[in-house]
Amino acid sequence: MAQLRTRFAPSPTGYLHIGGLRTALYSFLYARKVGGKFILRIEDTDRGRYVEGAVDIIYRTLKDTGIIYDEGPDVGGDFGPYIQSQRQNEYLKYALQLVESGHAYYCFCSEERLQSLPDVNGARRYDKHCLNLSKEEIAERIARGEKYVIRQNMPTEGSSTYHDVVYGDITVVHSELEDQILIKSDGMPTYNFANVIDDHLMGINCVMRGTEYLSSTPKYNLLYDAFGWERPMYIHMPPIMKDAHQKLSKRNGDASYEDLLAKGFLKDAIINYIALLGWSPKDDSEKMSFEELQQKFDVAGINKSPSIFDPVKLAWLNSLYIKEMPFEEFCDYASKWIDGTYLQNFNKQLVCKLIQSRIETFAEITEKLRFLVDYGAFDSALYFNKKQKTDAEVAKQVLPQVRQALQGVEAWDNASLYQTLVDLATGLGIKNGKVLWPTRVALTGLEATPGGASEVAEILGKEETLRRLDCAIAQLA
RNA sequence: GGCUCCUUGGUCAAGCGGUCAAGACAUCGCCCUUUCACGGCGGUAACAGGGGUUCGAUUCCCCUAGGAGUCACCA
Repeated sequence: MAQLRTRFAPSPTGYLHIGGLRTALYSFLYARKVGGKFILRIEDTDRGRYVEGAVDIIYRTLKDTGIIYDEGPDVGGDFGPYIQSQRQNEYLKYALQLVESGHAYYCFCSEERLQSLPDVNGARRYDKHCLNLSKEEIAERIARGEKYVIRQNMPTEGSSTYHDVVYGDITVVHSELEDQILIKSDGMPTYNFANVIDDHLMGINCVMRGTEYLSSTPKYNLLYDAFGWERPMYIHMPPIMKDAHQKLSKRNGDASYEDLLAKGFLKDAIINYIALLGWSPKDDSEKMSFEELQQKFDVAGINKSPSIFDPVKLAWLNSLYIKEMPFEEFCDYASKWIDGTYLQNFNKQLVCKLIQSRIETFAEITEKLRFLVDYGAFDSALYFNKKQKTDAEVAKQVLPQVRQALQGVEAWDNASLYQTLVDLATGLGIKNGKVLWPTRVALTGLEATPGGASEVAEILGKEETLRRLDCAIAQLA
């Protein structure tokens, strides 16, 4: 087979959703794997749905994620233009060629007539009413300025089969196929037509897309056949679901790639996770870098059934990526969630050190550290801890001593503070926990916090630490 | 409703005639531990149902049920 050429052909109608991103990812990975080319083409034949800026989001998202295309609107290539609306002159020519060969025909039917066709369970089938119009009548009606479309003339008998790499052989009987519109009355091609023409003209020999096209593919094949063109190889991919019944979609308010970033998920984790939705490598790896993905990806591992997007597992993967980030890089990235919030008044290094190993997404930073600014009366029952053998009574004894000991600490850092507290416990002849637990509770008013007593004290600072101890002691009196 | 496709634990997902049916997330328990988190160990949990084919079916075939997609001058 010639060099593989595959493409990602989104329509610019808004954010790039997760399903689309995965399609792009798989296409890119597959092209890389077999040394082929990956092409980006913008399908904007529907002027009504065009969204300003959507094309830029597509460019940006693909670049950001490293899904680089060899040819595309903004990078050029030998098969341009790569934006369908700029190729308008091509389509009609080909449609006319089909009319000439009898594979397509002019149709002047009004919307009213179409509406009057029998409705079978919500579906109307065009009745080939205009199939046999004479050349003269057609010419005359066009001259008269009547609106028309060009429809594909489907065979009424027989059936055809094609092979899909993931779903196997798919057979449909021709009588099930409707005479779909190729050229709309505004002169623009429908997606169904443009897609085939462009794929052929761009030398695309491998088509990867969602299963929503599985059942319309026979129509495209008939088009390829009518032109005498070679049919491409097909790889349809199962959908990514929000739950058992609904697809993940922007329309349902589900997270787009950009939303996930905003929620504190890392690019690498997102890509890694969606690669795993509908595909798995032979060796069962789960956490894979972009490079590993390129090495391991194989269309043979693509599943047939839909998979549900699980934000919990994404979060787990995300936490893995967060933990392995070099500290400096983590601080830098985390700044976006720290600057401008109450946390900006604290030592950023300490905040980051405290939180890096304890979050799954960046958005959790401000939630988990809220106690740094929220402190007030709390239930003294929190002093009770079975394992450390402490309770409010113990706290009452220990806290004043803690306060006194900490008051004397000069070097206010975790190591010194910890040592001071441990020494205190030793001096009192009690277990470390009996000092540490009450102290942490006194400083935070919480049952659980990121960091222990000394870390919390360090970040709080001496003044605030002593103040909180005073509050806690007073509260116990 | 017609057509096409799909169906392994709560979720992702191995398996491609013979397995005590992997692994991961989640969950539960234990250990580690200055609480939490991390980490370690262990547990609970699945072949939609019914017929065949076969010495033997999660794997092959049929039916039923459930689900998805599609049936646009949207892509």
